[in-house]
Amino acid sequence: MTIYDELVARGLIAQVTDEEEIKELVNNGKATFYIGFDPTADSLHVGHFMALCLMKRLQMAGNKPVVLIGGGTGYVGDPSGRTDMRTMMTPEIIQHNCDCFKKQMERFIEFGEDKAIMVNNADWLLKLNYIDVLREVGPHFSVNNMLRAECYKQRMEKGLSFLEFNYMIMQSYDFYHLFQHYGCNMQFGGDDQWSNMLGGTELIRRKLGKDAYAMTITLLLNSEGKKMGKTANGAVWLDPNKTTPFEFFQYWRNVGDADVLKCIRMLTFLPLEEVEKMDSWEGSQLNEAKEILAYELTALVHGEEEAAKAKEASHALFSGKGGDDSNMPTTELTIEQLTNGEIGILDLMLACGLVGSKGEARRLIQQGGVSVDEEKVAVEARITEEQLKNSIKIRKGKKVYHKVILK
RNA sequence: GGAUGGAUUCCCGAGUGGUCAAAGGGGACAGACUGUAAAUCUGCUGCAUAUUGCUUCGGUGGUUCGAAUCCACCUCCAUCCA
Repeated sequence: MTIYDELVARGLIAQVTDEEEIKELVNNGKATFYIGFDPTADSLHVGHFMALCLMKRLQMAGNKPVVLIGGGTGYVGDPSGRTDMRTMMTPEIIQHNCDCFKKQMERFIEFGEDKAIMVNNADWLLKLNYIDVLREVGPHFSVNNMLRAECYKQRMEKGLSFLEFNYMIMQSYDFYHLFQHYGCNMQFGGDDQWSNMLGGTELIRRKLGKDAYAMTITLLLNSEGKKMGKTANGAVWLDPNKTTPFEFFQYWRNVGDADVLKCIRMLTFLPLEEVEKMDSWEGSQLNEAKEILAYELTALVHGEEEAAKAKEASHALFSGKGGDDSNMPTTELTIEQLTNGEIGILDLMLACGLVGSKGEARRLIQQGGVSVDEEKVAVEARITEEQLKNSIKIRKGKKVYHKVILK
């Protein structure tokens, strides 16, 4: 099976500019392709991860990846698909985020001579001269066309600033630059990037009379059409300090039935034949598929060891009683936090960060959502010094466990 | 620059002097049911020293016994005109 066919089979490809050409390039390892990552946060998330995996797949097929860090475009902010303007980031934050991205990426992609390279568009974008750029690329963009672009649709209603409007031009300029300086003939990106990417191929064609190609990756949506990789508290991060391996594992462990196979296909490196077998799984067997998904992904992101730990912790909590609690999030209390050798359950939960306020804790308890060592507690419950010395396990709802111990 | 409309809690959105911590919906969270899924039903959703008190309706001042609501100025946004 060719790499292109595999990508199709995995459902990773959303749109392509010229399928035949792209097949030819990619299958024969003749593509030098780039994917841009704007430093909008200090950690990569699942969406980035998909892109990085795609890079890896293509790299394994002999193509050369270029990682573009958007140190320059970060100054502008991509309006694609957004309903509101991004907050402007300071140069310090942009730099910091770039550094964080770099570190994380090095875990997934091999960089070096004849391997992948990493570039930062700050290196060329920041020193551009406004008038020069206008004259150089300005004539090749039709405002009429840009305004029709799908990615601005929402913003045409809510308002779009000139700053953001320029994002497409910046990104197009990147492609043009990389094409000239790195022989980069292809660009990949999220499906929301389609218009921006076309801007680049168009610019290259008009300026240089050459062909460049673009391909978008299917956005990972769940069966309800919402973007996956998001929780109530924001994205599912790849940084273990922002989303612990256990949380990461649990996120995938808990995906809906309808989404498991899609996720396995798109995100893991499991051979397609194996995935096909799982396709017929139903009911509780599908539950196993979720664990496979969770394990595979955690292993890819955090390593086998962390994945095994997360899996164990998950088993301990959900299948048996008690069990191994060594990987559970833990809060260490000091004796000063107790009054007369004990502490109220409300204060305790607040101290552990399990709730945002005592009111919330009270509500939760009244609804029967909190237990200590598997015993439901009452609002007035107090935990004694003795209990804390041996460590106690607080359970909030069905899935949130927390260990507390006295230092 | 001019005219008009607007900014309300996590989001959408009602509220135009007291009965407002603020309708309704969504989301989130919890309970029941389950498979750590989905669907469904129920509860719940500012903070606290909790039959009460405090903070919150873009910002700052003002009027008033009392302001999300009235007035002034400011900031931001949309639409139309330039």
